[in-house]
Amino acid sequence: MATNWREKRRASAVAEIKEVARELLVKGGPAAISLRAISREVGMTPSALYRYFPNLEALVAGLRSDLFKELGEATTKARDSVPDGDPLLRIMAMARAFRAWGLDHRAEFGLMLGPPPQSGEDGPDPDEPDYAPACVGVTFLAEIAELERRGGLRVPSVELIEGRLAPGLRDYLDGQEGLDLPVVFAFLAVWARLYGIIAMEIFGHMAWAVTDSGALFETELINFAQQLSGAEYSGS
Amino acid sequence: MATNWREKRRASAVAEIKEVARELLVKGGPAAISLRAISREVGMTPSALYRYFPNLEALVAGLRSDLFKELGEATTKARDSVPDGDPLLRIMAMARAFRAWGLDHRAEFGLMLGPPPQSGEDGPDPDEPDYAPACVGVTFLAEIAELERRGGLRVPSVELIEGRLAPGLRDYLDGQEGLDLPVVFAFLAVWARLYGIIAMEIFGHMAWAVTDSGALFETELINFAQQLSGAEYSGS
DNA sequence: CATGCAAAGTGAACAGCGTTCTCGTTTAGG
DNA sequence: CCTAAACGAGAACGCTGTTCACTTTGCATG
Repeated sequence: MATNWREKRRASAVAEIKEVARELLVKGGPAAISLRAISREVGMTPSALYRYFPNLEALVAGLRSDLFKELGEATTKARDSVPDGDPLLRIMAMARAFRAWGLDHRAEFGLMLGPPPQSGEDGPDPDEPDYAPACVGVTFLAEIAELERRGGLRVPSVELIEGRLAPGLRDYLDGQEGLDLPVVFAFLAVWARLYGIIAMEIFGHMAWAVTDSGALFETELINFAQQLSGAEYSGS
Repeated sequence: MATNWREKRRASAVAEIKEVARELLVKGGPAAISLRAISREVGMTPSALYRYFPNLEALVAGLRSDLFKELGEATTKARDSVPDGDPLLRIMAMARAFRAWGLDHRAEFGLMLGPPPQSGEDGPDPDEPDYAPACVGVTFLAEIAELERRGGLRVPSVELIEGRLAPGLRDYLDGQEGLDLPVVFAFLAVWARLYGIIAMEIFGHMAWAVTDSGALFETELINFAQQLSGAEYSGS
């Protein structure tokens, strides 16, 4: 009880540290996140930061987790802005929010969805329940499941994906309620496609071929909305 | 003439330096590429490396350029392994080679196609003729153009992309021979989609949802081959 | 109420980093 | 031959992450 104040103080210190780290990231790129620069900014000695994080990598990991949460909130907010009943429109709204957030936070996006620092090793354990990257993806997954529940999902050649793809899908997805194979496959396709066009634009790997990348995104968006549903879909 | 030997020596030194840098990258991740570690490995003092590169960033840029060339050779080799006459099969072979190279060289892939070090600024000038990332992409572009020339390209809703997307395409693509709007759009779609599924797998952002990512890739590959051509395509 | 314990913060130290400067040596060309 | 450029060594500066010993602060329990 009384120790509550101390815990609050600690929590606010942790929040301020990560906030400063984010500012440094935005201002100077990933290499600018330095323990000493953070300590200077928050008015502490470098060693004092070790009371809050075991090392710099853990600090960055904490920041990344926060960022995923922020991105997840942005997409779910976009989803809720569309009245329930049209999963396809919701998916498109979420996709637009995803891209918009990334464009507004390029450095953060690179930290979250770029290559891991050690390319050999994977990031955090995907099996823990609050695995951050999944939190954004499952929102799309849920909406695609809803789309299928309403009979609006066109499943691409089930006999083809059956058998080859089925064993590879993770167990907790197989055992989930309302998630059959076509839904998961459709989600993976949409998710990877979305990541591709957005990450490529944000990372600057598209600039050599296209200038108005917003128009390309919109075109691609309604393009795979058509593919997903099989319906003609020309609205914004 | 006589200075030829000196130039050769210099060129081999540059090559060895970049080779060592690559080994460090593979072994310890991008942060392991340090000027001092390279100097130790090649038996020079750190300052001596400045005779060959103005700074570390330029050294890495040179390495990245080499890597793009290597990737480009891998994809064109895969293309040439398929007998001329079937652009769709060639595209699929190139896509498989692209993914295979990336999986065999994860760290290099991250250096090449991850986020730029300074997220605000773009990388090298896209307008110079030997802009490396384009060298890989144009191979796909050329094959899609060939596919259209043979009448095998199904163009998705031209009236939709017309007008919105057309002004955004770069001038040198508009003025190119044999490249009309549908070809460029189809290329961009394929390119982004390919990048998405491959980068997502290599960066480890897919592991939480799928284990056998090879099966997913194959399924997606023939899936957008169908979409590209409109034909049924079930062969491997 | 007092004592003890844990958290919080300081400052010095170490090794490694990129970069710059000065200096000597080697080599190519007029 | 001799001058000038190329090459390399070595020291130095300021930056980095991390560790360690030490002091101060606040909380809870005997």
